[in-house]
Amino acid sequence: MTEVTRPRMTRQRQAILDALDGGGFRSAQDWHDHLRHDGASIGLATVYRSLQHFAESGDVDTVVTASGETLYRRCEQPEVHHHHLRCRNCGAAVDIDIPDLESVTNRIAAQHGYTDVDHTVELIGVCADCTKVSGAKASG
Amino acid sequence: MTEVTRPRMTRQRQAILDALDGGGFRSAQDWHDHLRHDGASIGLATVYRSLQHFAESGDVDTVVTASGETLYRRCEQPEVHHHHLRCRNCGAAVDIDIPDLESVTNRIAAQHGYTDVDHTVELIGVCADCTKVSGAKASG
DNA sequence: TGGAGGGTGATAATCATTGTCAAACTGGAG
DNA sequence: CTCCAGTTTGACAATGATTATCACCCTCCA
Ligand SMILES: [Mn+2]
Ligand SMILES: [Mn+2]
Ligand SMILES: [Zn+2]
Ligand SMILES: [Zn+2]
Repeated sequence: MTEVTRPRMTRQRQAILDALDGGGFRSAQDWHDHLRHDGASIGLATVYRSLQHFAESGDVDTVVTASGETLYRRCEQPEVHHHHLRCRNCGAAVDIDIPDLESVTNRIAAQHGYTDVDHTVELIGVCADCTKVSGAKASG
Repeated sequence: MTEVTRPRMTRQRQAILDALDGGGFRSAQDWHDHLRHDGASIGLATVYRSLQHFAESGDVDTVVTASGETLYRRCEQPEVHHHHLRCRNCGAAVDIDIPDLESVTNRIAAQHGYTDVDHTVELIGVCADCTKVSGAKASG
C-alpha cells in the first residue's frame, strides 16, 4: 500500500553531495555560493530543498546557530546517535560521543515527570588549525 | 574611565519582568501579545530590546528552537551555570544540573585540540501536566 | 527642577527561508 | 530505444522573525 517513492539522483544533488564532502558546517547559502564558484549551475531553492531532504534521510547533520541560521554538513555516521564538536571559526567538526549522556538525561527528565524527552547537545570551540592561525589574540 | 551607564527602570521594563514571572519559555512576540492582552501599552521593538538586555545581564534565559525562533523566560538562578528541561507543548521549564558535564566536555574538546570551548545543552519533552491532558495520544 | 542621554514605538528595512508554478529531467515500462 | 508519469528544478514572489530608523518621551542625578 505505502508506495515508497525513491529519491532521484540528479546532477544538482550529486553536485551538492560532492561539495559537502570533507567540508565543515556551512549554511545553505554558503554551500550555494561554493557550488557556483566551482562552476556549478544550481538554484538556491534546490540547495535548500536538497539539504533538507538529506538531513531527513540522515545523510547530513544540521545545527542551528544562536542567530537562528541552520548549518549543514555531511554526516559520517548516519547510523549511530552522536553529537558534534564544531569550530566557531571555520565550521570544521568532529563526531563525538558523550558517555552516559542518554541515561543521565533520561533520569533527570523522569525525576521531573517529563516524558517523550529529546536532547540537543553541541560543543562549540576553536579547532587546532584556527587556534594556531589566530594565536596572537589572547596576548594583551 | 569606563563609565558604566546603569540601565533605567521604565514602566515597560517593569511590565515585562512582571509578565515573565512564573511563565515558561515564550517568543518575544508571544510576550508582547500577553502584555497587550493584559492591557499594557508597549511596542514590539521594546519587548525585543528589553528581553535581549535582560538576557545579556543574565536575568532572562534564551533558547533557540529548531525553526530558529528565540524563546525567553525569566531565570531563577542567574548566578550559576545550568541547563533547562523544557516542555515542547507549553514552554514550562525547570533549571537542571547535569553532573560532570563541564569536565566531560572539556576533556573531549581537549582531546581533539579544540580550545575556548562552550556548550549548548537543552532537554525537550512533555511536562507532567501536558502529558495528563493529552493522555489519549499513544493508545493505538 | 533642568536637561543630558538613555528609552520608546510606529514603521521601514533585513534577510534567511519557504511558496509558486511552468518547464526540464529521471527512471522504469513497453 | 522511446515514451511518459511523476519528480525535480529555478527564477521570483512571499513570509515572518528580527533589526534599524529617528523623532519624541522619560528617568535620574546634580
Ligand atoms: Mn555527524
Ligand atoms: Mn534558568
Ligand atoms: Zn577552525
Ligand atoms: Zn507542558
